[in-house]
Formats: sequence, structure tokens, C-alpha cells
Amino acid sequence: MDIQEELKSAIQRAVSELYQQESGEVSLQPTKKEFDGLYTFVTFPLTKALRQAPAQIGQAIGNWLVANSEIVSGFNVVQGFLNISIADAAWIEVLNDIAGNPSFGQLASKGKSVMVEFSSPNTNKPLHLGHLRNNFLGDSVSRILAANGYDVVKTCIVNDRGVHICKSMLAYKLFGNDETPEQAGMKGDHLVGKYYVLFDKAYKQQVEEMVGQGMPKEEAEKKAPLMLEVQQMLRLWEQGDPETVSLWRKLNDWVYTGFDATYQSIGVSFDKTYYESNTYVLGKEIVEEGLQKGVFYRKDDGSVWIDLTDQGLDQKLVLRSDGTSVYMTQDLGTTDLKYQDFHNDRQIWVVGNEQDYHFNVLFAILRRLGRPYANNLYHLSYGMVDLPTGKMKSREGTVVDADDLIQETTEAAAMAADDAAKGKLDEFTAAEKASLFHMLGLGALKYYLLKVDPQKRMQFNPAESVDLHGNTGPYIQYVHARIQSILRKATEADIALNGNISDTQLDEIEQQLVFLLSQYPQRVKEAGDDFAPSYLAQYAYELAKTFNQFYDKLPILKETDPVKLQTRLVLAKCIGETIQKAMGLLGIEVPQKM
RNA sequence: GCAUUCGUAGCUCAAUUGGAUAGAGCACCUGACUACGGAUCAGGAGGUUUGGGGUUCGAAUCCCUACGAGUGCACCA
Repeated sequence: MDIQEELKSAIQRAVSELYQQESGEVSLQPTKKEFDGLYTFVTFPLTKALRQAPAQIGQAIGNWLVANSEIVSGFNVVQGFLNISIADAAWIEVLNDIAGNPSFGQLASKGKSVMVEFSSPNTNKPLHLGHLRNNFLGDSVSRILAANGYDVVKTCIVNDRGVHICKSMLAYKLFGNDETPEQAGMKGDHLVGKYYVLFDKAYKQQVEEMVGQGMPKEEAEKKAPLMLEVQQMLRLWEQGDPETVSLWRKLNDWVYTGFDATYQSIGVSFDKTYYESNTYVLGKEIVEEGLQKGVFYRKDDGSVWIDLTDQGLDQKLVLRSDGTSVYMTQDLGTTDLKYQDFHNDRQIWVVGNEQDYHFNVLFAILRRLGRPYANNLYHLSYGMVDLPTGKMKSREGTVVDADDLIQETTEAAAMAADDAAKGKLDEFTAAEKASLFHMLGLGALKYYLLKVDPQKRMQFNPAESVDLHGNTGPYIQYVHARIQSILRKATEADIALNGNISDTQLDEIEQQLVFLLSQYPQRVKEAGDDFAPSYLAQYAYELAKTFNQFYDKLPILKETDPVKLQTRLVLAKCIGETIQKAMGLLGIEVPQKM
């Protein structure tokens, strides 16, 4: 039973019977805590059409509902707000429905597919905090879309070629002495990152020396021997020079091994990985096509452009005068390629907001080219992650490394367990403990990054991110463990959960909990519509918090009335399952014990 | 300069998309049957939603404006 839908249609009937008018779409909102009731109907919008005072309308509809709807048990009117209370019997029916539906919250298949592209790292350095926000968002949005009934394809485009990786390659060639990750005792991505930093140091030094000898800085930056060598290396790579290519392979392989370990550690995977070294030449045919269609135009020097000034955008280059492609050309090509590979109904990119303009232009071009998919593209843009000390800058060494961060949060969880778990983990093996602490540490981190609106720039406070109290991942994980403990005790006491609860009187907080549970599918939908994991983070917290209040207020196992005992156990079980599902959509696992 | 995003408690974030007395957590105070798991719960204090104007029954939310912050405006990716 869907109480909300029934209420809506009941209100529509009320309006048409009482006033002989159509109310149109009825929208309900949760009642504020200080008032009685769980659903609120706002009557202000009806005042004009019905020519009555808001409170009068509320009274009339309220009376009608109590008289004509079985699910409505009472109401009160405050100004123009009609607060509606629902009968216990209806809540129990809802709870029985939820308890009997294993796929509660999984919405019906849409018969449509969506591609989510995220992560998309460069291969010259390890993943850092900013990447984590990206990965967590992309992974979570993929799960949310799947729960919304889409077939989801997760992709990653690895930027494995270009000047940046040549910098690491050159530094390795000059200073590396054939060092391997094993010898260095480092993950491959960290080792390659080390040489990237070394390059930058050596390069800066060269530039400084040249400036000291009187050369303007800009000129020195271009003419520094190291930079010239990097560019030569890139040319050699493009020509397929065997030595260069083999060095490139070696370093990239190390990086991939390192990335794989990180991805596995954070629980992220992809259905398909594209490599830019394979796709960077794509898009030139599209430029031809655009010229023929008159979407693009060629300048005298041979470069190709599109004029988007009528859309408030600029003129944009799509092909250089020497015939080589730019970023935009490649993205046109890969977008087409991805569509040819999977024919997804929608494509989503999880990319930082510094590329907002790029995606505006990309989508505009694809629309003008008449691509059939062009109206179903979406850039999930997210803000940067700042440190309390300011902005992260990789060259200044102020980045927070992803692997280090996960290790720190895991250690924090382990330390907290020492004084909090108090013997509950005694039967755990060392490996089980390690995996639990990883689950908790990662849960803290993911929750911390996902609970805020993606669009907003956010601040990362290391101390807060490992906090396990209050509005945090571990708080919610704790509630799940707590519920499992209760259910275990029930089993030990031979209390069977027969699932179907008979009518009984519910406490206010129990109603509140069933109400929250019943909201879950709608939250899943909203999170999918808005690509907003934060909705589910908040939902999980709200559910966990309300459960704790319930737990504190009412006995469960100590309850003597068998019907109430049964009701509370089923309620607890459903809350545990829903917490697990909601957290699962954030990519966060929940423990049986902690 | 142009474009764009943002500005909410001391700090980090919410606010069901225009609804009621703007809510949580952290930090700070005060309390809770020797815990059905205290990684908890109850309470206190903390706000002119950056300032100013407008729209309307009603604005943190929409419009205008000033101020402040971020990002983008490469024949880089």
C-alpha cells in the first residue's frame, strides 16, 4: 500500500466533492516535528480557485478525510497547513508490505541504459583526495541509477598519453637507474608519481638558472632543455619509437597495477576502460562531417572552428591549422565511439566543475551535428575539495594521497574500536578485524565526501573525516550492527519472526519509523533524478538517528506483549535492511558487529 | 573585462525545489535506571540566511543591485 498516493487521491476527491472543482496535482510534505501528524497538505494554492480562507479549506478537507478515508485517523489545521494523522492499521499494512518485499527500493526496470563515465585518471601520478570525490560520486550514482531501473555501464577513460606522462618518463630515464616498484618498496603509481615530482623540481631549477642569466621567465619555461626533451619524447612516442614506447608501457603498467589496488580497496570497478592512446586520433571524421553540414567553418590558415556566439558561447577551435586534433575533437570522437559501442540512451560524465564550459560546448556541437543522443547527455559537475589550509596543489606537495588517506581512516577506526568495541570483536581473527576496520574507515571517508551536495565546493577536514560520532558513516554502521545484535539475540531466545504483524497500537516514534521506511523508494527516485547521493546519505542518517531514539524510548526484546514484540522486531529488521540498501547505494558496506 | 558557480550558527553541512518558529553534526555547558551494544540518548546555548531593494498570501530559495570567494575564457588535456 502506498499511503502517500492514497492520500493524494483522497484529497483530490475531497476537493471535487466539496467544491465541484479539480484540485490539480496534489503535493504533500512531511509534517514538521512540533506538530501532530506525518503528512501535511498546504492549502494556500487553492484559496484563489475555491474563494475560501486557507484554514477553512483545511478544516473542510480534514473533516471529509476523516469521514471518508479509512487510512486517516485525525487532523489538525494550523494556518493554511493541514496536518494529517494516519491510522495504525494502515501503517502496519505498510510495514507488512515492506517486510515481505525483498526488493523493496529497487524500482521497476526502465528498459533503458545509461553510461556513467568517471574516475578518468592521468597515469603520471597516484590518485588523490579529489579523485576520491570523483570515484565515490561516479560509483554511487551508478548504483543509484541501477536502483532506478536503468541498465548501467560504468566506464573510465584513462589519460595515458601526453606531455605529463613524458615528464615522468624522462625523469625516470635520467634519474631512475632502472628502479622497480619492488626495489623501491612502493606501489607503481607512487613510484611514477615520484619521478613526476622529480621532473618538476629539476625543470624549475633549470628555469631559475636561465632566468638568472637574464632570460625572461616565459621564454625560459619554453626553452629549458628538459622541456625540449619532453617534447622530443612525445614526438618519438607518436612516431612509435620502440624504446620510447617500451618505457611508456613499463611505467604505465606499474601505474595500472597501483591503480587496480586502489580501486579494489575503495570498491570501485568499471565495465569498460578506454585508453586515450587509442582514442586521441578520433574525431577528425566528425570535423569533416561538420564542415560538409556547414556546422563548422575553415579559416584561411586551415584551422576549423564552430561559432556558438548565438548561444552565448564563443567561437571554438575544433581542429588545429596543422590538422591535428584538440581536446574537443577527441571528446567528439570518444562520445561517438561510446555510443557505437553501447547505444546507451543516456551518457553521464562525472567531471569537475572547471570543465563546465567544455561540456556546454561539447553538447552544443553534438546537437548541431544532429546526433540522436545529443539531448540525453549530462555533465555531473562537482566542486573541488579544499583543505583547511587552502587549495590542494600537486606541484607544491599539498595533495592528500588517496592510499594514505584510506590507511589513516582505517587506523582511526581501529583505534576507536580498542576502547569502544569492548570485547565484542574477541572472536574475530586478525584478518576479520582488518577487514572490519577498513570497512569502517572507508565508510567514514565515503560518507564524509558524499553527504554534501556535489555541486558545492567542499572543505576536507582530516580530523572530522575520521570522526565516528554524530552524522558520520560509522554512526550509521553502528546502528546496523546494533540491530543485527538484537536480531541475533531474538534468534537465540527462539523468537521467530513470522513477518505478518497483526493490528496493534503504535507509538508515535514507531509510526515515524514506518513513515520513514515508506519514503525510501521515493528518495531513491529523487536521488536518481538529481544524481544526488547526498539525498541517500541524509536519508540513512535520519533513519539511523530515529532508530536510536526508538531504541532508547521503547523496549524491544524486553517487551512482554507478544504482538508488540513482533512488531518491533520486524520494524528493526526492516530498518536494518533499508540502512544496508541506502548505504549500499553510496558504496558503503555495513557490518554485523563492530 | 566577459561567462559561470557559490555566500546559511564559532566550524562543517541540511532545509523535501516558493511553505509553518531556518535544521543536524562537531566544539562548548547540563543530565541519562551499572547499558535489549554508551561509537548511544535527552536538554541548554548558538541565526537580521553577506548588505540593500523588488516580486506575493509566504523568500535562504525567484528577479535586480552592491560586496566577497571559486572556476572558465589556449591551435594544453
